[in-house]
Amino acid sequence: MTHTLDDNVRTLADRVFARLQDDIVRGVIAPGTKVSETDLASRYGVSRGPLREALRRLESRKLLERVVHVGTRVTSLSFDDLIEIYYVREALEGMAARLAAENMSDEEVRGLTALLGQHEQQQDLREDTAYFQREGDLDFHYRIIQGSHNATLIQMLVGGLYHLVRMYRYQFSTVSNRPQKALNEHRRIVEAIEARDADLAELLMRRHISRARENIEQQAKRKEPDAV
Amino acid sequence: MTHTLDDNVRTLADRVFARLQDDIVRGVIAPGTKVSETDLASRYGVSRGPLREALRRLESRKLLERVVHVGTRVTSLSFDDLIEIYYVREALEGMAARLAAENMSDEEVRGLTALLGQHEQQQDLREDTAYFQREGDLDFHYRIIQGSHNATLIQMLVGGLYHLVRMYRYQFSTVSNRPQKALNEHRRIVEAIEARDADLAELLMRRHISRARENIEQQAKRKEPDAV
DNA sequence: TCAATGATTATTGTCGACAATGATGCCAAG
DNA sequence: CTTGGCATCATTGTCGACAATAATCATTGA
Repeated sequence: MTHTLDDNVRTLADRVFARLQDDIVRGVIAPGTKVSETDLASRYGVSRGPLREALRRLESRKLLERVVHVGTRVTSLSFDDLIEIYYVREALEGMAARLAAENMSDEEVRGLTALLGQHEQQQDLREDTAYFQREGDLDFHYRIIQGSHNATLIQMLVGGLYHLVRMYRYQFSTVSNRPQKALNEHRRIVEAIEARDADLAELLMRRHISRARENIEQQAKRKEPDAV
Repeated sequence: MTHTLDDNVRTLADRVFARLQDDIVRGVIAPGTKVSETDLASRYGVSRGPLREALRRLESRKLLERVVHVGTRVTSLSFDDLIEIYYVREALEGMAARLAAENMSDEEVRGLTALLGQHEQQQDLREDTAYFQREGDLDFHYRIIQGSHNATLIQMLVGGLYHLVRMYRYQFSTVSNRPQKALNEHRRIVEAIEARDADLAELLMRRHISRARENIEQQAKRKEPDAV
């Protein structure tokens, strides 16, 4: 799976945008780091002009925070931020599952079923494949989001929120501690989509994401039992 | 109600961004128009540098479309685009209503009730107050979105989608042809929020927006009865 | 007359330099 | 020793000029 930071992006600003986004999401540049324009410019071998345009685009994606005349720093997601994102994911991906059940082609449904089969097999082989499971989970969700055939929805999730989710996962090396349960939920979602049951697909997807959120909240409580 | 394109925004790029956004949303620059960087720069009395940054920000808000080395043009929303947006609104504002029912302060709820009262009075006085009704409807939805207390959700709706919705309304001088029904639906939503009934608030808001979408679809069919 | 090809031109992409602003550290006064 | 003000400095904001790309138009050949 090659990353999409190749040359299909034509302009310098586009390239440095893609590279910077990747470096931020993967944690190469740590969250909270204050980034200097001149430093980044020389680092990526580009002038400050294109670099600033890349910074603005990353800023509107909430990967960077800027204060005028002071500087730009990499976003550091708090737990509250992540919880907020999961509420939005619940709403948007619930709708995505509904639309996927209605709009996915039979071909796409077959592909989704096949992907799930792969995951279940992988799951049998190795119970704790952290990396695969992490990306595999995202693959599953990506597939359904694409299946909604709603470009606005796809843009908001894939182009917007998911970068933040991935950044958070890299930041804390987070991996689901309920892999088998999640996989079962995936299967039921796929079954609902196969049956073209839009209501059920949405319900199950919302429950799936809602449980993931509750799981995060639980972990947070466990780690900081007597926080204010 | 003074518009927020004043000097609380410090930098030139911010100012030209605000002014340009307003001009695009209000239709001062017609949708589909190809905009030249040099023209805009001289028009707003600014160099191309800050202007380009403003363009990039508007591009990521889907108000402009850019093709490298060719140019930038104002987004022209199709019916399909608008329908897509309404599905997303249904998901997000449904969640907003749910969270508002849970998180709004009593003070905020009172404010919402008062706003609804104003609208109903206005409605009694003049049945066809197009302008007020248009903005009044947005005020109502803004209030609930804010009441969710979810910054990510607020950003996506107010900072993102709503500009497109407003642009579309200006473009086609669209006004609801079911004002009384919409107002009744508003009242029921408020009642659900007052009762802190999150499930019902979400259900009613989704139904409200879903009906608005169906209304648009009906109008589209009526206008183009034998379109492909 | 039409089409293809080449030069022209307008527009966007990129760069380096200058201006403005906020932060840092020093010095002096209490 | 502490604190307030001032000067210096680094960083961001802005600008004008140059390079690169693609659309346009004219010219030439069939």
